[in-house]
Amino acid sequence: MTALLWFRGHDLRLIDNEALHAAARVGPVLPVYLHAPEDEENWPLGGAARWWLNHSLASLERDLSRHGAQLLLRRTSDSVTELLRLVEETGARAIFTHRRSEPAAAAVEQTLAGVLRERGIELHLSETHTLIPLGSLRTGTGTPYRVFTPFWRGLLARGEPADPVGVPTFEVVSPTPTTEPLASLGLLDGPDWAEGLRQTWQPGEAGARCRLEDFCARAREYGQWRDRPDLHGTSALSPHLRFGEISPRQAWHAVRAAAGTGAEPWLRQLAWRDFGHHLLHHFPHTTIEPLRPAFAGFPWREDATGLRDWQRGRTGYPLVDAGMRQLWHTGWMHNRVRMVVASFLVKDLMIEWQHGTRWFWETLVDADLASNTLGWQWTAGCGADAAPYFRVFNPVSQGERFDPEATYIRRWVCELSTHNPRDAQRPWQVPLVSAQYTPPIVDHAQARQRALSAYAEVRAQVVA
DNA sequence: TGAAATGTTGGGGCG
DNA sequence: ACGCCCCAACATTTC
Repeated sequence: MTALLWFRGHDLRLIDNEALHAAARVGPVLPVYLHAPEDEENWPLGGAARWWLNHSLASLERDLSRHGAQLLLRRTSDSVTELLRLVEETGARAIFTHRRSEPAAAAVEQTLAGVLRERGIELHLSETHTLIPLGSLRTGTGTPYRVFTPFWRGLLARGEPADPVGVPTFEVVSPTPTTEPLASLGLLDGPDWAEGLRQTWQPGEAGARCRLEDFCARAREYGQWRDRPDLHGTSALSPHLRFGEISPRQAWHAVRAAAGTGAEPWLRQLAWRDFGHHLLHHFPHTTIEPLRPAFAGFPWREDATGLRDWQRGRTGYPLVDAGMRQLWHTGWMHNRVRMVVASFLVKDLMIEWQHGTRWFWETLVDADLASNTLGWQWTAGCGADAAPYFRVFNPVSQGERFDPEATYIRRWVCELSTHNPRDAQRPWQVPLVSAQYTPPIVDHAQARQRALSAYAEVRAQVVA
């Protein structure tokens, strides 16, 4: 009895793949990936993610072929209809996949479960994309956690996650129904802009394993170096986790084994990822709207020029521009710098956080609806466990604290590459530089005051 | 997972 | 020697 193994782009691995295990127990396995941007509603994959997905699928094809299996690829506007068609073509009696937290994807699961039930076909949803199942962790009063630390404590109280599983032996369906070549999905259509991504990343399960091993050797020092964008201190696993080339519990156990109790700071970060999915599950509207209703009336500025300067890394603040250029070039940005650039957009420029969300969605290889939503609402102060609105990052002092030699700044802002660290941190103090490097587009001290008084307005509205 | 403004303290320069 | 002032260093408060 054929078992349809439905890959959904957050589960592109063979190791620790519970859906594959469940399918293999039932019968010959038919692995399928459907490219269905219309099913994602407001959030079809951005450009960087499409690049990653294309190469991750290519890697998955290769890995499957080693097991004698072919990945069936199709472009469709409607996953449910396409899956029903496949069920009829193959006589499959069950579909195996992994649950997703995104509202549109969860809706597809609901619809699919309904139409399959009518036909007596099973839908198996495995749940290893997060450490704990969605919706399974609640406060003492039964409400969803809105603050991270209690959530983290609750997660820890459940003990270590289950051990990962290996690749099962499985039979393969033959002959394979009609498939399309990977290129026909159109993920890489348009000009090739991805040279920087190719130089930085190796999408796929093997690349994920390399990153994990590399990180395990330095996991003990993570707590010490995690905030330093000039060093190789973080794991850089985010895109691999995003596409499910490694499961969070695989990463958890590997890092725990490598660093023991020294793993705690990184595991805590891994739990932030779970927190994001948990919040998206309970508050699906937050991808668009602030979690805290009071912020609906916040006096955001319309500023197309400022937005464009920010996107292109031309704000005149070296750390902000370095981050935005690293993002554009590599599809990734160090987390500390993400906070700084986000604070700059939302507070210094007072541009609506949703514009930042959209840009990150388009440009990040690790673009994830849950983490992206959580991060931007946190920065804007309108979300869960929000940074107090008055917490405004100073891009200069952040640069001096976390990039003390201006190595990171000089690497990404070529106009400053030949300057000494002091001048690279404060280029406006060096007369010669102004011709080469843009002057600050806002005065931070003034912008900070402007943001603080806007906050006072929102608070006044809440009271009124 | 801030930073600026404000308050406090103590050492040293200086009349 | 003494008291006054300045200000760096640190702590606390405020946004």
